[in-house]
Amino acid sequence: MRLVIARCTVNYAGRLTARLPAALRLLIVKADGSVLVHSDGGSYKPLNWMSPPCRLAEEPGRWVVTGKSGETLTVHIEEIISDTAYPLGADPGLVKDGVEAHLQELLAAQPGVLGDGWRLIRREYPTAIGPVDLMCRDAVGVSIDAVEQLCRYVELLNRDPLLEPVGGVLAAQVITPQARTLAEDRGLRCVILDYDELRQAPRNDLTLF
Amino acid sequence: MRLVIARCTVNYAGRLTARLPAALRLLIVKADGSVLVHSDGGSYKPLNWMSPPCRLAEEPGRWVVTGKSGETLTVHIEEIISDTAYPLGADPGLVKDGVEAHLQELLAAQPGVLGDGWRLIRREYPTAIGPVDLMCRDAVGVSIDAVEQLCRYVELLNRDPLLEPVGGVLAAQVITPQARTLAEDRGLRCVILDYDELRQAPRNDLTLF
DNA sequence: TTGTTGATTTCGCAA
DNA sequence: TTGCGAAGTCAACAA
Repeated sequence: MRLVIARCTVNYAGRLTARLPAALRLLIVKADGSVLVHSDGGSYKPLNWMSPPCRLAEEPGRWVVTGKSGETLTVHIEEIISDTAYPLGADPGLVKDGVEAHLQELLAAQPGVLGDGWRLIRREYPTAIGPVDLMCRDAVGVSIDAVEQLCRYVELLNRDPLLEPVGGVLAAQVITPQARTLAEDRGLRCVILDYDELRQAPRNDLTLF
Repeated sequence: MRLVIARCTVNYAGRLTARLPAALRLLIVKADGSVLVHSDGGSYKPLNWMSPPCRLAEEPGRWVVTGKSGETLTVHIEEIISDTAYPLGADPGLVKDGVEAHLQELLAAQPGVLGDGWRLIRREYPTAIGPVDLMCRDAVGVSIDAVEQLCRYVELLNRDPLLEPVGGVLAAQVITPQARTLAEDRGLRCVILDYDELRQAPRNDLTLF
């Protein structure tokens, strides 16, 4: 990992074009050749960057980074304040817990929270529109689009006389008011999930299978 | 901007929890207090981070960064390889060109590409569902959700006897086959846009107004 | 390889 | 301030 503090201007030409006027910035060159241009504020997102795979051609006072599909990041370096490099080695990587996949797993083990007497019928149910789990669908954040999606699936399943009547339940930690309004207007039921409750509850439902 | 190269472990607790095993990494502390943990590869996204506004409490061998809504990023520092700081000052910021707003502007000036005799009626048309421009809608990438959205608006407008009959046209540079199938099934017309053509064409349509 | 969806999304605009 | 849609989205996962 190479760290350069420099006064520079930056040009990007790819799907869009972007320019950065001259200023003091941090330039990061990673081991895979990717380049990041950071300012002293904003979010974790760089002002400009080039993702790997890419190639860095270094000339005096100018870096030209070329990406896989021809995008170019050009850094004009006016003054170098600092230029250091450290070998960091490979990173063991991040371990996450508590994302939607995990929530769905917990919900599949405890379908009772969706309503009294509710059970898990099928987790991956293929349909003509796309492969989904219909009987126990969940989402971390439910928007108006989620309502449309659920509505499509319910409608499709009701065309099958062997399954009909099928109802839809929107189960999520957060449901926007707009989504709730639209959902209830279309006959879908809304259930707010408590992630901590799901996690702490004993998985009695598993013994039913 | 403070740059620290250190062997560290990192824990994040917020909407999710995440852990990083011990490894050599770059820690960035920006002027606004935000913290970024970068490895020597991957994308421009840090392995872990804390967005501003936040507060950094530094103890020997341990950083605790607390976010606005109580999330915490804890960095256990086992060994410091380097620790430097540079004042960079404010950044003039990025100038972009060629994104969707630009495309919509071009399309508004040349509604004829949507079909013969087509005109721009209204650009920002408020509806009960939300504020949208209905008569000349465009999108850079059209997915199945865009079809649903357009369908909602067309349906809503047709309830108004003063406007009815209203038809929908899906105009975009890219329309996925799934979206096209669904759109045509619902009576929506699909038009593929050529960005370069729109940009280069003389804006004759403007003289019509 | 391609397509679809989630994200500690982030970011920008508009009401 | 809040809400909504785009993003050089990226990244994980399934077909």
